[in-house]
Amino acid sequence: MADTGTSDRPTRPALNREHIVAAARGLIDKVGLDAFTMRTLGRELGVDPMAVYHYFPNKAALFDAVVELTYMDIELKQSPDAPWDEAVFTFASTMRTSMRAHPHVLPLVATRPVNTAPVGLVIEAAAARLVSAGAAPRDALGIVNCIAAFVIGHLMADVVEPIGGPEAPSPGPELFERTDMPTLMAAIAAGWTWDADRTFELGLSAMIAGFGAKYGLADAD
Amino acid sequence: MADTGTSDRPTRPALNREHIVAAARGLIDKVGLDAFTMRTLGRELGVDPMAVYHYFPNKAALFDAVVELTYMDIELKQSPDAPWDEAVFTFASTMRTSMRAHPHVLPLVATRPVNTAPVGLVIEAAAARLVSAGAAPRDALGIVNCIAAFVIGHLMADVVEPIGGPEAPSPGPELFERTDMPTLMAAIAAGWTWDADRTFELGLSAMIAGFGAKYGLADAD
DNA sequence: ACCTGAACACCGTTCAAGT
DNA sequence: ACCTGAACACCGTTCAAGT
Repeated sequence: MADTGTSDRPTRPALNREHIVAAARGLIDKVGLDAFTMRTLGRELGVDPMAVYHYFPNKAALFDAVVELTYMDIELKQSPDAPWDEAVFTFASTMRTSMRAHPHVLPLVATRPVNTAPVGLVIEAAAARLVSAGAAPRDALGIVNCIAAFVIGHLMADVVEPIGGPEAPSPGPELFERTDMPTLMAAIAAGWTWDADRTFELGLSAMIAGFGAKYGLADAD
Repeated sequence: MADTGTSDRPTRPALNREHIVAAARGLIDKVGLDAFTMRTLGRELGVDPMAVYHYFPNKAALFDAVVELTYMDIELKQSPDAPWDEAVFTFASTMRTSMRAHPHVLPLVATRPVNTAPVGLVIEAAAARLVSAGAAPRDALGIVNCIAAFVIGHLMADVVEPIGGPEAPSPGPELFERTDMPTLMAAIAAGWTWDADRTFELGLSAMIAGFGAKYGLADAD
């Protein structure tokens, strides 16, 4: 029993930043952003709510850490033999998948610019691939920024839970049965229905193709 | 002095939805989303905070109205002789300008999908122009959706005030002086600096060009 | 150092009441 | 109908205190 200092199983694992951030995101996933509270987080951790303030100065800083964690989820492995446009397409899809796994976190991602290494590495990975296809670094950064904006903007329209509780009455087709919206009416009459995945892929490939043409991007053979 | 019923100048104008929504957005513009409160709104209106609940069931419904108001700001006039791609470009720029005038409202716009006539009319205007360039209604709606997603996503990265207060430490170039971010380093070394307007126009025109090529869009002569 | 608990200055919203 | 005001069940955060 020569236990040296670090006791083996405390009934609750000792608190630390990593553990708190993971619990915070899990709780946000479970109850939503509005019901997430320093107090409910404390309860979840089995600890006094104030204990968290020893690791984060305030709720905003904790939010930043949650956003950062979500950026770290993005898989940056590249298949190095894929052509540049396919590689960039995959990058954006991967980013979307990671973010989509935490819908309630999305408003934070869209809203809290984090200027930390994990985000930098995500941008770097995509930009580097564009440079290797012939883009100037500054152009590559602009392109990546636009693609990320599209990913996030599209996700917001797709999955986000409104800030400050719901309250949106259902879309209701009656709204669109108006003579001043002929295009909407025509599309609905033709059986049109919203397909987020498909729309995302269309917009993404349009943007990539447009950039490719504009900057004359191509892989060396 | 035969004043019939409607007295001419009440010391405070009678409350009504329009007036409340305008005051709410003005207050959000002035103090930000976090400091905006049913109580501060009451003070701004010179009225008991609870008076607003006679016109809106809750804060969320009021937020929806603010978002709707901001969509109504978008100028939908078209110059009918402009080519389709220029018209769509102008549409997106106009949308961006209207939204950018109310930075603190943006998280609400991005986050609260409103399915009301004003938003429908905005979508309709852009979609109709695409149909007249040869797009099928369903494709036109997909395109407009993607463009709107880009507009909002780009604005979020551009001007938004983080939800739940600031706390982001400054970007700091020291972050980017790392060997694992060569592209970022190279761009900074080459004097690269973030230009939101320019990046927006690049992304937008890339996307429009890509869609034009994909769907073979062109105006009839 | 790490965590607790009381306290402060707020919230959104309900409800009964006033006019 | 329109507006008031007290009250309820919460917040985030400060601060002094415990170990």
